[in-house]
Amino acid sequence: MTKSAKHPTLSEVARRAGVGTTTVSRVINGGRRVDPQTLAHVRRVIEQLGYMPNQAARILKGGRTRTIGLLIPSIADPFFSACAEAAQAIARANDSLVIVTTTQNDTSVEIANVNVLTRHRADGLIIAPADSKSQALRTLLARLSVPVVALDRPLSGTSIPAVLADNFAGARTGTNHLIEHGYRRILCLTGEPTLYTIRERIRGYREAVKSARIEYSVDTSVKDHRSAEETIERFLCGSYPPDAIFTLKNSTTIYAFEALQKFGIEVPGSVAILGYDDFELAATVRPAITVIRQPIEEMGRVAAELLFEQLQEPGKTAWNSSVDGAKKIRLDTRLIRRESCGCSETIS
Amino acid sequence: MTKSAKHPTLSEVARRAGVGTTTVSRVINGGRRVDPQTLAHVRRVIEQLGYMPNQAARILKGGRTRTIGLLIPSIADPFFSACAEAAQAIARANDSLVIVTTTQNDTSVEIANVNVLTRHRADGLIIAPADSKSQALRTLLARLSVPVVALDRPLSGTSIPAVLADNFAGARTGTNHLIEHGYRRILCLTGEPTLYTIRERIRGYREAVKSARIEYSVDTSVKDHRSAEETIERFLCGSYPPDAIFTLKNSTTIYAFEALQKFGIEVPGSVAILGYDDFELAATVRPAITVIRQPIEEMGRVAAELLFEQLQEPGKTAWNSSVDGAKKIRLDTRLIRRESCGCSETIS
DNA sequence: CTGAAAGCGCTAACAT
DNA sequence: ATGTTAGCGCTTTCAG
Repeated sequence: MTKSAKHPTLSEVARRAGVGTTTVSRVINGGRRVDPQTLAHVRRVIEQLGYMPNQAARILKGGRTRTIGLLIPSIADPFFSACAEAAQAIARANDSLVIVTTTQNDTSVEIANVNVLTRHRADGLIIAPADSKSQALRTLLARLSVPVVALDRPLSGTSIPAVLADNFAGARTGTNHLIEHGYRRILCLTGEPTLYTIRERIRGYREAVKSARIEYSVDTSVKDHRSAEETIERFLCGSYPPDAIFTLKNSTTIYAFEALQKFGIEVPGSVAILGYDDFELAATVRPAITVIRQPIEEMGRVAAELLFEQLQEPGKTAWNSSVDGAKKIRLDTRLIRRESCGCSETIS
Repeated sequence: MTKSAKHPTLSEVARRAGVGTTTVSRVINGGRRVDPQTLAHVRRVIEQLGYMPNQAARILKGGRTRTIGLLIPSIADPFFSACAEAAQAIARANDSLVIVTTTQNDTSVEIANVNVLTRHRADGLIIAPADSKSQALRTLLARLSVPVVALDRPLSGTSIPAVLADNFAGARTGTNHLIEHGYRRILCLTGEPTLYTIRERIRGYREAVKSARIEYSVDTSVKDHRSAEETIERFLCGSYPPDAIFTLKNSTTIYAFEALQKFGIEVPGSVAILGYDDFELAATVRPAITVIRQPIEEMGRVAAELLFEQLQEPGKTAWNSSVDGAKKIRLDTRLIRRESCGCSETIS
């Protein structure tokens, strides 16, 4: 095993092959304008040496790095990992590598990651910002010389295009569905109320409830099983117990569902439940949970497409200097009727 | 907005600051051996110019790239995304970036990805090989000059260390649990029988069943809901219907559970079910599903730790030239008793 | 069709 | 404490 030395270089290949470096360079870049004889010979030497061009040296020459950065809260979150997978597929089609970094929804980690990716000279960035309004992040991004696309959450007050789900309309649709079923005391449950998406969903819920002129309450303190149980118990024992629960995010839906199950409350008989965001086993639990489904893969795909589009036509950075004049692509959500809202029994 | 030009370089900073390049280099590398005055000044210029060192140039100088590559089948698979998250945490602690690439369990994609990562001069690789025996992959990896760690699946016949779950013991434990409950006709269901992990689990199941001197059958054709339904129906209508089902992977567990639910078969009354690999809602569905849980995060963490260990002490590549003499870390699985095997009713 | 040579941005001797 | 300088491995004019 003599192979474990360092990496062979292009000039080593050239020397061994008895040709100039230019020729080798041409060979590894497609082999055009090279005599078939030489081509074959050089290729053989490359193979034999196990030569791999050093990406760093190429990058240094100033070209594209064929690398894009993806900044998401967590890679273990099904929503974002699905987005990431979709974005990766587009990147691969564009012959690019994706570097995924996770931010834990922490703006300072986010900024650190943007810096790392900038040092690596990523050609562009796709980011799901923890805080749509972070001044630090916005100014950092503004100074960047590469295109950026916001995913799932916009970057307000910037010219950065965003690919979003229509959280407002989705939540309104969900709430209205519950209202159409006849529920009048719809409790809205969630956690992480600082996130853009959650705020939009709350807005949608409020709008629907207001239009129907019914009472409402929102509780944004659900973080885990315990807080879900406590909150639900409190409301259920209150003077105006809910007849339905609208949960604004995946984990909350699950916590609430389990709490209801634990308390032995009939769903949807005593209390109905409808969740924002679909998840794998929503159709498998009993009762199956009705949800608002987001076009997750499409979001990742569209964001990546948008980025590569900008990479293609440089300078065409749609510069609407007006605040929030940036392009916003809002994708539609869909109501998936299952059993937890009463559909299989009443409406069908 | 004059900022959107190219990236400012170190020598530009030096010129603007009226100092030499060495000084700037020292500043961006910690600022030791630099006069506090100059330090502050240079820092100001850097800030003002929005200067970011070009990683490529540093790499070119030959040092570590502080980048490791992770090759997994899919980023959307909860098992691997959890591993990835854990590995990332370790990488961050070692001040390194992780580049995650997905292989779709396709050896040729895998090889392409190894090449990409080699061109990027990743300091090391963590790989969950699609095929533990792929000759092409093994020779490619053998020529590499960087440390490699196998994750979840070993690379047989190499000196590459592997971090695995004890699939054999886990499956045996699961099967034995079913046997202890009194089940005697335990059907083993799975898909992807070519994977190392699945083969090991089948081995574990066979061993348990053989020791108990009972009949058994394994069906490895479950790919989706439909095939699960067909297979289960076929066995159920057969002359020797199973009284329990042991599923060897997550998706199979879910497909089988849903099929049973759809057919209206009482679980565990008529047929018990036990799954290999835990999943988020296994405790939420009714009945809650008993599973063999793998130490997922630990696997990702240990694999990354092992890699950085090798990175620390170069050359110490535990070179047991004997075939399969490589270090193998086998982590224990755990039986999580829930209801689908009859535990809450019989054993508790 | 092929080669020589000039950098790309940075680091690390070696001076001063 | 700080500047000068020589490459790192590659691409790319510009000449043969």
